[in-house]
Amino acid sequence: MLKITIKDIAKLAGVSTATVSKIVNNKIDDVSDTTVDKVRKIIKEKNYTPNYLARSMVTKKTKTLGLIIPDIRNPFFTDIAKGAEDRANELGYSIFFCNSDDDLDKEFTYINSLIEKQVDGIMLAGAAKRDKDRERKININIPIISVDRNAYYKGIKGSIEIDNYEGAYEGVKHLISKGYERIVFVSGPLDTKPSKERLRGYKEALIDAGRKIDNENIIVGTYERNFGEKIIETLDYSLENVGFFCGNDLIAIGLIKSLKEKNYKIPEEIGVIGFDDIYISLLISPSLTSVRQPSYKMGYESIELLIKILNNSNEEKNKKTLKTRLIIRESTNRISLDKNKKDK
Amino acid sequence: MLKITIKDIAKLAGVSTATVSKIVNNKIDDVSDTTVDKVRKIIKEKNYTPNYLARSMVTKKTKTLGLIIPDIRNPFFTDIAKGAEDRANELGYSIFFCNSDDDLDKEFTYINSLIEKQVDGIMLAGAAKRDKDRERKININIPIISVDRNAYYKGIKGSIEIDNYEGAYEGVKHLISKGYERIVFVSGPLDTKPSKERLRGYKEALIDAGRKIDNENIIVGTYERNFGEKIIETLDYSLENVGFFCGNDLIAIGLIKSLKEKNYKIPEEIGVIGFDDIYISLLISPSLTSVRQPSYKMGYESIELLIKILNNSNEEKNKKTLKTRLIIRESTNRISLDKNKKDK
DNA sequence: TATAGTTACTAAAACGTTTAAGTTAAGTAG
DNA sequence: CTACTTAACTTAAACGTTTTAGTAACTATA
Repeated sequence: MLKITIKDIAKLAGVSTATVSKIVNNKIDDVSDTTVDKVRKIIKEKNYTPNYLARSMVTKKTKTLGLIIPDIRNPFFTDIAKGAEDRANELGYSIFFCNSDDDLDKEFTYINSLIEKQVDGIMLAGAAKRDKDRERKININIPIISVDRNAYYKGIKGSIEIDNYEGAYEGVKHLISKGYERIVFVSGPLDTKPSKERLRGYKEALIDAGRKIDNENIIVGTYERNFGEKIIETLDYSLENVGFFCGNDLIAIGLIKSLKEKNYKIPEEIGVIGFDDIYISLLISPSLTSVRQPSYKMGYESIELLIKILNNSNEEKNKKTLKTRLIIRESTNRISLDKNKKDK
Repeated sequence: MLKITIKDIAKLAGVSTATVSKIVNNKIDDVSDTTVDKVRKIIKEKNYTPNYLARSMVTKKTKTLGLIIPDIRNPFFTDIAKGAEDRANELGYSIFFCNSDDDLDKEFTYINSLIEKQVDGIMLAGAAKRDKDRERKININIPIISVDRNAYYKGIKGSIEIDNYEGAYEGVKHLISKGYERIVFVSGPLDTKPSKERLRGYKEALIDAGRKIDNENIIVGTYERNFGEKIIETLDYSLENVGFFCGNDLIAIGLIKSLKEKNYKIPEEIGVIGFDDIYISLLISPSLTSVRQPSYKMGYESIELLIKILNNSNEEKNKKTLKTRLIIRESTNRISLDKNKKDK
């Protein structure tokens, strides 16, 4: 029971494969109505669907994209993936899904395998640690859109980012306005551009509030919950009235967990704020104040942009920066001591 | 700058494409060592990689699988997906990723599109609501493995499930042993086999403990957090000493949230237990007692099985049932009143 | 009536591989 | 020396499409 091909249809209809092909692809200016009807009927009867492989061989388009994210278990990336998938689906594309585990080697391997499978383009949220030289050497002749994270491949044709600087600035400003004394930045790896930008926002907000920047208050680790849980053990100053600005929600959630175990009161004694606003942040207690990223939208727009580039409607603007929004919840929402106001 | 093909390599090496092909695929019994070396060198130099489309056309294998899950935002399915991806990757397969949003129509569409793209097989966690007749009509001539959820397509060649009956039985037994009086089952849609099995486990556990089954204590809804949040509004009996057995963790988390808002004490007054043991269950407070499913393993083994079937090493046993494990945490862990023991 | 234009097709090449079958030259056995 | 075997290749078809260039039969125009 072999699959039915265009030849079978052609034979049954008594026409050439060229004619059938035209009808299948709706290029029927050239075909009489009677023929169209006849062939369509047979196609339906026989349940014929064209073989995409064969089609792709000649058209050089697979209508297939690659999506690489670092961590499918982080809801932030899951949301990006969902946005990407939805838009791809709407536009008739399929997605090869790859999870790099934040490992650059694995990312390389996936990129190569995607190229072999002839994807039309790649959407990449890169692994945290980069290697400019190696990346630049890889010969990529299909378009890549980078999302969230930075990368240096030659093929990169555009990017979707968020305004990490602004997001961090707002967050830190909020902590200060709530009267927290010492503002600690618990950062993810500084190899990533988002982390760097957030650090910049953190510093600016402090300076603008007339505070000093103290390296003791900048802690660098990974974007994982584990890291958050371990932090307080490493601090040798009093946590009284400290405001923690965390690199992402997972870190913040880990931190809160360990703070609660030590019986600190949040937000009364300690304030915690995260980044991403994954949906878990709403569920933990105290619920987490967080800088919301439009993650779904980031995925959606990335695919949008990628496909625009594929159809080389030469986009003038291949870089897009989306806005964050501070979502205030319990973890910082103490009856405001409003130190800030008093100071003024 | 066109992509380099096998012909280019053949010409450069002064051999036929057949020879190059053999070397690429390591079928070199037939080729002299010198030729192998020479060709390999040129391949490396020119950075040649074979075109999978062309290869697939003749071999009729794409080394590509489809993965359909209902909800990428549910960590349970995310874990399944991760397990699937890891195993597929290990075995040299790529995965087309599809999210059905628990919508059967969307599932149909995806299946068709996967078939058009010539995937070798499909791994399916089906949408909750099924339609036997429609499913049976779809002409699928590639193998499908169903995981977790049931489905009725003709192509289904195996399944990976968990012992939902046993899991529910253990959970309910635990609630009873903790002395909760009224045991309420908050179920997901009863269209799914897992739900049905859990209901069976719930009933059996009650009967074995000498309790009566009361339909008032069986509430059916969806597998979403929203549903969990709304439940207590619908109940007209006292919640004092009630043990809730929830269809999944998301429901349980929603339920706990609303209970806390009404100032019920968990686990002192009310016990709550979930199903799946997604990692969030550890993070909320009180942390959630849950029936753990080996979700990663389910994905991993599904792909394992699917690929075995593809290589038709005619597996005698195409159905596998994995075990659950009850993880006891705060949400049921009250100083045991041990009613049970007293009764005896 | 001859010419040009239009309509509705078809023939065949091309895409980049794999593979069954064939070929050639050298080596070996009798 | 002949016949057979083996090693190391090559030839060419096949996979299922799309697409360019061509053709035949009409129709309209001058």
